Amino acid sequence: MSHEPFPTDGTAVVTCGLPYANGDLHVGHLRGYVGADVFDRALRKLGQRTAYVCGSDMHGTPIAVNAAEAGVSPESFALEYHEQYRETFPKFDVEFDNYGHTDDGTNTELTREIVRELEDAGYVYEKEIMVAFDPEEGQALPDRFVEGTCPYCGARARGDECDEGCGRHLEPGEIEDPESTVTGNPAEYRERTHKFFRVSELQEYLREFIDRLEGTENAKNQPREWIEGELRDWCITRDMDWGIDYPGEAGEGEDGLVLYVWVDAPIEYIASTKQYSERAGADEYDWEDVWKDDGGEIVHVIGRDIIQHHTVFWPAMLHAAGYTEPRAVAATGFITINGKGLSTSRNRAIWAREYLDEGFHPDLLRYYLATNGGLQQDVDFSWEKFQSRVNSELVGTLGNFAYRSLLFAQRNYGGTPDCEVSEAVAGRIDEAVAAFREAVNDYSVRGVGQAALELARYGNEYIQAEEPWNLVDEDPERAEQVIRDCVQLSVALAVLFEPVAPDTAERLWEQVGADGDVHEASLGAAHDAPAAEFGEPDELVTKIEDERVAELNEKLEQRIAESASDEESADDTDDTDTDADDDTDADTDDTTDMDPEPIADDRISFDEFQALDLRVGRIETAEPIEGADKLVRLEVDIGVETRQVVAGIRQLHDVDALPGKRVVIAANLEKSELFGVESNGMLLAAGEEADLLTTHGDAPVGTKIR
RNA sequence: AGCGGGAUGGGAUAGCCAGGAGAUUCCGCCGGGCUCAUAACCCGGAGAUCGGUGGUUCAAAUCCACUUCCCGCUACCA
Repeated sequence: MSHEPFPTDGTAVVTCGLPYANGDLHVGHLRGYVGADVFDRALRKLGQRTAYVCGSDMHGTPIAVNAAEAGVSPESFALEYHEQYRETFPKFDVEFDNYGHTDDGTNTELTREIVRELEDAGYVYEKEIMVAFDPEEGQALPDRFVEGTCPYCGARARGDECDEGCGRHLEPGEIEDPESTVTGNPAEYRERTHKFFRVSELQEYLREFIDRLEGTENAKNQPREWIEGELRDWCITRDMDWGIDYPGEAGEGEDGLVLYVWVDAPIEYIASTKQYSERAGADEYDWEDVWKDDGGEIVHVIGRDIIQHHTVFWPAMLHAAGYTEPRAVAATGFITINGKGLSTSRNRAIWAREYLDEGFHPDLLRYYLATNGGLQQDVDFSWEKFQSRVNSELVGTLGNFAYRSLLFAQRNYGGTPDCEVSEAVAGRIDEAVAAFREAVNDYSVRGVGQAALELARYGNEYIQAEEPWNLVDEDPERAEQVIRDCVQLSVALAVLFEPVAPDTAERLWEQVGADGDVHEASLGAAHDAPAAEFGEPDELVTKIEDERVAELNEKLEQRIAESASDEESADDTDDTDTDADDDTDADTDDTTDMDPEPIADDRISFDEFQALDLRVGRIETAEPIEGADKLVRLEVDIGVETRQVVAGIRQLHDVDALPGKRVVIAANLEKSELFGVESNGMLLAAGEEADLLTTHGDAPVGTKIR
């Protein structure tokens, strides 16, 4: 790997975060895949030898759980999405040189090999940890296979996270009353031997690595907390069937351990490169040049929610196993929809399939996603903004310039006028080329698109200032010159715009009758001579009418409303890496017709009930806890004393209206700490809406409830 | 709570690391002109105390401290 400006003599690979095979693709995903696709195409334009690879992420607990619920095997469940992704990406001209998946032979083999290399190098050790078990089935229950009661806030929670209550991460063994999500059986905790990767020993290496890493600011800085603080070793195995068996000397996976999905997922970057290399031939592209012997330029484009995995665990693995470290990690921001967080479970999303079904050209969305904001910035999508940028920039500026220039050229000269391009225009094209090159080296996908659009803007100014339509009579020679320049600008535009809008660029390239393939053309082709003769041009981009936008908005709003009303909250479609799931707006949540939870079968004794000390209280003060979405810090008067209690009700109640309310407090619950705030007791509330419990008479504050 | 990223006219964005003229550019808005074209371009205009407070300095969008809001991460969700 070098840190020379692109293009380098080395071989590059561009990757994007693997889509997790358990849900449909939406604009949030597309942003990353398009961004990386643009970057890779732009690298090719610079003359960099590169490949763009990716694959579906097939393993992990969520897929196993969702597959079990759907009554199919995890493999066929994940494969179905894998096929869908494989078909969808080309429709957006996201063209991978190879698209594999983490469960295929190449990745399975390579993953085991790398884990063995880690073992051989002494980076793996065994340790006993607590793991949930279903004693009836004799099955281990990792992560989301367990549900129970959050020990911190008492809410119903998944084994790994209190997802509906306080949002806190739970360590195995922490959750109370654990039960299996598969069978509903009560779960118990047992000691199990797991494998750990000694990330802590690579601290020195990672410190140096992070200082030379290129990419976005957040990717370079976020991992410093870990790398410059205390690095913990990483558990790389899970007790489950679905995944890559841990490599063992005798009979792999005999003890039922599979590798943690975050081990085999990034290795797919290598495996996919290898598959490409094997198909293309090592002369064309050799994966070992990239991944071995400190060889190539590795650029990872990811969502900013998975920075640590790509800047800590992943380079640690690569280094320990003797592979090349990444040159850059570029972390994209999220997509919001009409200013609000994209939410798949609430159907507040623009789906990939939906966009295509509406009949829009992929380049329009590509342009919007690639250039609406910096890569690192969050980008808002709305149909109005989409329309505005398409109409003014793609139609008005770029499309209009090409169309008026080529139409004029064709009508007056039957093609390209027979003269040389002026120095001024050739110089301006060079400027655009330089801006393009600089953008690539800044990992600025936006800049790549801007370079082209600014050149088109210049073209409009130029043709307008020169007025060739007047010159045709007044000064025919000058008119030829101007139109010759405009045709050349169109050629340059096709080249420069290809990464962002490959199909539009191809059509423009064909319209000027240029030779060869614009996708293969390098930046130098911006100066290539167009055909002496070409036909009448077509409009490159079509305007989006206002009625269309109104219609699309209506559809979107209706859909969100529908999904809010028939939300059963049970089947939260799980979100993958690029979602900014929004749980902050409690507006449309009029949940009705909910199936009540079944009454618990287990009876408790009167004594057990007596152990509960419930008290009437009155909220004295209430304030949101900073940094927590859901938590509110309350001071509650319970007669004998005033207690500080933390409750997960921020989105469900007007915090300012809480003081003065009479409530019921579980007073003898053990203390816990949430977001650094001690909670001494628990506020009782009913259901998803956290309907607060109170007394209907005027029992004094402090009264014990029996 | 800790850490990271962000906040710049109505929208988007540059400038910040290496402090200096009236704060960049694009879109939108208002008025006027022009017309080969999918109405682009030209001229003029309104609109930002650069999230806030305090400090350093001759000089702060830029450096320092504190603070507000949005987003992400916090290691066994991917």
